[in-house]
Amino acid sequence: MGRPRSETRQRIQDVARDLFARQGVHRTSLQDIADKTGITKPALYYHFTSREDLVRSILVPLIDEGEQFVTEREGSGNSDARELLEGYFDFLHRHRRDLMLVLAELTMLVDLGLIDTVLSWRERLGILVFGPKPTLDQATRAVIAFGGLQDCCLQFPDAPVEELRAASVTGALAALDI
Amino acid sequence: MGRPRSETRQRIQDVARDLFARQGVHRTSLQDIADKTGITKPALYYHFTSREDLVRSILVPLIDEGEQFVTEREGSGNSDARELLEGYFDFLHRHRRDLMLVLAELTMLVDLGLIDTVLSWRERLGILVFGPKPTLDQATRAVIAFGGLQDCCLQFPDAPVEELRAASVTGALAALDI
DNA sequence: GTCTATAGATTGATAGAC
DNA sequence: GTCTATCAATCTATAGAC
Repeated sequence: MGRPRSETRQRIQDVARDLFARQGVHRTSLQDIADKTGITKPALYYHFTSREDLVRSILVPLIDEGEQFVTEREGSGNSDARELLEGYFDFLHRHRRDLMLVLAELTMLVDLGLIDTVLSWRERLGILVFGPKPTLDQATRAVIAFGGLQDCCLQFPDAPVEELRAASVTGALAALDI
Repeated sequence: MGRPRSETRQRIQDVARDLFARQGVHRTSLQDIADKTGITKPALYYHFTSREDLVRSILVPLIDEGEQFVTEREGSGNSDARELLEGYFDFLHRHRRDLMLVLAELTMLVDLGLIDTVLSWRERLGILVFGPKPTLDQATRAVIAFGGLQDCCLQFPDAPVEELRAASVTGALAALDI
């Protein structure tokens, strides 16, 4: 149809991002992406050499920007904590749609209700700590604390449990700030 | 072969858990599980009615125990924060293998190197804050803080960004405790 | 409880014309 | 750049014998 190359490519990416976020990457067939873009599968293969190539093209901005952020801060002598946290937050929030795409990838576990269940645990535990109507400030602290415990169990699976427990709980308690 | 029903069932679950954790749930075919268990696919279908049934049977202990933990605390008047955090940590750490299974489910993103990349960002950002050889105590605080920012972007995607930013950064800063 | 055999449906990917 | 047509592989699940 005479569209410039990049426009169809862009449209494919937009459709794919939407479908990936809604049903997970591996549940989304290239056929489905092609249909909703209004082209055929071989046309899609003209723009992307494989399924993984398409996924990568969508996530590369996030990866590149994150890498750049960290590398820049490593290069400058400055490592003010607040400035680091603010900058990292801005980066994450700018790419929050793609971060949610990561969550959506857990399709099988979504079907089991596991994701919603764990998210609701954090919310309910936050209510236990801050009462039935937590402010956004309190809700974020609860997410940081209880989510942080989970992250620590994932990031240090082989650390001595008593040591890890003490360190994680202390850190989470500081996040709650009560 | 005259084995009691529950033993084969258990062996299937063990094999499946291992394969799921190594290559993700959706990358693991029932054929593969059957082969490594030493039975055939139809035999597997005798014990589990579907793929999802098998996954659910593996994750149900985690879900049930978590639900029980939260519900019990909601029932008792006691909501001491430290006791809550310690109990929740114990629960998570007990099931850390299954939590890692959740991470492994992100197969496509693992292939892209996204998981390792993000985990390394947290580590490198922690080094920027605490220096090149952080203690476990400091490393956990960094994971809680930087991972917490990510969780907040995921859990409150539609909150007003400035408000969310201020709340998240403040909470993360408290977790760092510096 | 386990097997052989196979149905039935999808999917990623390619060949070749226009 | 896009299409038609199609291949080859893979997967879930079932039927029916033993």
